[in-house]
Amino acid sequence: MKIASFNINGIKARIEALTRWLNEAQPDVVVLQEIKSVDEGFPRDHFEDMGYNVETHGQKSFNGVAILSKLPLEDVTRGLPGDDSDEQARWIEATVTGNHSSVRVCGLYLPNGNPCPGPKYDYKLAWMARLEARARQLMADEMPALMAGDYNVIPQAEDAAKPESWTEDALFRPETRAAFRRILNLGFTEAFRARTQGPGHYSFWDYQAGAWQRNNGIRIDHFLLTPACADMMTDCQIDKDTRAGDKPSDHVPIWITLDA
DNA sequence: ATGTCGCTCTACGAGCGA
Repeated sequence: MKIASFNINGIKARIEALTRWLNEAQPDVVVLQEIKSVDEGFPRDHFEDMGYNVETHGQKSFNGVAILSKLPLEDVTRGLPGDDSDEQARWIEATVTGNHSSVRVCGLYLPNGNPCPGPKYDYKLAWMARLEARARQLMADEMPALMAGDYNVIPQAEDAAKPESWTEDALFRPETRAAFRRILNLGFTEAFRARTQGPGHYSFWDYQAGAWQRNNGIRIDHFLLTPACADMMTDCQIDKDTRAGDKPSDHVPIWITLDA
C-alpha cells in the first residue's frame, strides 16, 4: 500500500500538476494540504473519474485538507479534537484496509506560526498540544496509525540547507522542535529518518529568491508512524523531481509503502 | 536580492498568507 502526502498550495492552481503526479506515482492513498477551497469547490468528479474516493475538509481561501484513496475510506472524521472554536480546516482522518491490516490515516496541515513571537505562534503551539493529545490516543488504540502532512517543523539543523537563516523562524524555534520531539517521544517513528540519514533532503523550496535553483530547501513534510505501522513500512521517499515540473507547488510529495 | 505564488474582493491592483 502506497500512501503519500502532498501540500499542493491550491487545488485550482494545481489540478494539472497533481493529476500528472498521480498518474506517475500511482499512490493508493494521498493526503493533501492547502487545498484552499471549500468542499463544494473541490473538483471531486475529476479525481473520482481517475478511480479515487474523495473526502475533503475545506474552507474558503486558506488551509483545507483532503484524502484521495483508491481503497474505500471508512470512519472519516474532520477537525483536530480539543478546541470546538477552532474553525481552521487542518485535520482529517480515515481508515483504509489492506490485504491483512487496517490503517488509520491522519492528514494534517500544522499552522505556520509566523510571525514569531505573536498570536499566530501561540496558535501553533496550542495546536501542537492538541496534536500530542490525539497522538496519545492513536498510540493507545490497537489499530496501526500514521499522521502525515505539512508539519511546518524543521526537526534538526540538517533538515535545512541554511539552518542559520531559520533560527528565529516559527518552523525552527526551540519550542517548536521540542513540541515535535514530545510527540516523537510517545513512540512514533519519523518514517524518512528511519531509513535515510544525513543532510540535503528537503520537501519545500520557497518560490522566492531562486530557492529551488540554489537548492535552498527545508524538510517540513513528515510521516509519523505508530510502532505497529512502522513495522509494516517497506520504503519512504521524497519525490524531489516534482518541484522541477510545470507550475509546481512549493512543496513536493512524500510517500511511504506499507506491507498492510 | 527587497527576488514569488495563490487567493479574494467588486478588482482591472491591493492585501493577506505562506
